[in-house]
Amino acid sequence: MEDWDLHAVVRGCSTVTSTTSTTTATSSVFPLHHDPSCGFSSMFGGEQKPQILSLSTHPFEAKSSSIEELHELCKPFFSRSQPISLQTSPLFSSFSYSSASPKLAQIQDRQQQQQHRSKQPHQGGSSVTNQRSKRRKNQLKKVCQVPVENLSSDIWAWRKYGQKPIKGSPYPRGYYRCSSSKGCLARKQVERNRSDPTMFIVTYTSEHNHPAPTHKNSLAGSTRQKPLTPPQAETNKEDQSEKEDLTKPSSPATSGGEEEVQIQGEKSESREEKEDCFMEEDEEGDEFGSLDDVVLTDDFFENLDELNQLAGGSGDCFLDPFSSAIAIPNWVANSAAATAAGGS
DNA sequence: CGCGTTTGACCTGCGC
DNA sequence: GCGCAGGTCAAACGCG
Repeated sequence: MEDWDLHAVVRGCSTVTSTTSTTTATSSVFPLHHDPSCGFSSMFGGEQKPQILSLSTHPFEAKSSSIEELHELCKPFFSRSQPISLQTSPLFSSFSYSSASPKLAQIQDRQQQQQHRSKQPHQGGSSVTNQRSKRRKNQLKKVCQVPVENLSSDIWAWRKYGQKPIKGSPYPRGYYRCSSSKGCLARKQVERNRSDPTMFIVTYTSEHNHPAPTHKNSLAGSTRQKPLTPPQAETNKEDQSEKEDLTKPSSPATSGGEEEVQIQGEKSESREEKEDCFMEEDEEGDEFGSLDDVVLTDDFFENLDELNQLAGGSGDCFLDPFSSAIAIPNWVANSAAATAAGGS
């Protein structure tokens, strides 16, 4: 198994360049700074023009409030009914998600075709079969580029149910499902970005059907430190060394959330990710609201990178204020490490 | 005991 | 139709 460690994953998103090609062809990753979901419904709501995130250079000046701000920003993702008004940042205005290039358009076309082709009624129950039939193409996904510190922002409780080595990628992909509530179909996949090992690609699928926990669990048995026995992937020895620093185990979001009553039902429902997130595949608009298909290519990320530099000199300008405000909890590190480390 | 991770096997979508 | 690869299941096991 590979062993990547979250410690290594902490830098900004500005370095994001390539991507997720490993995910389904329709996957796309949007390095949005600070606002993850935010844009989803509004930015890609189809009819709307990309609205921009009002992310000032230091959107999270008040550290204590940064989380909440994110919270707010993410809200739209979970509660589609709530429109958000965002302001555009140079970063965003720089790209148009719909058909920036023939290439993209092409891909989009393809996606649409696939969607039409595979449109099918799978619904109703949450039976395993249905879930399965839902896989792949038709699955609504939201892909995010997340640096470690933001992985911690995921307040949901996730339980790992699998891990697979991904072809072409030195890093395995971890599969998590929401454990906060039985019956919750929310899932997420965590994979390290091949081109930018400092970033994790988190893919969310399905939506939580319950309010977010306000507190993370203190797991019962949770993560055990791996016995280091498996030959670590030759790919990340350095990571391994870093891994030793990660003491506490835990899951990506093991949380417990029930002690504290839901203070804000809807509100709490959104902090899931605070980093670059995007939805993809709109087939099941019902789940997340309708979005246009979005496809980004490596070119896009490269451009982003450039823009990033132009905009602020360094991509960190967006991230830093935030990252510095959040201490990376051990559980985050460990979870990621676990996922990453995994590796068959 | 409950809940988490690990991991191999199995299932299924998708491309050829 | 076949084979590959991704996604999920479930048994085994660890931890508090």
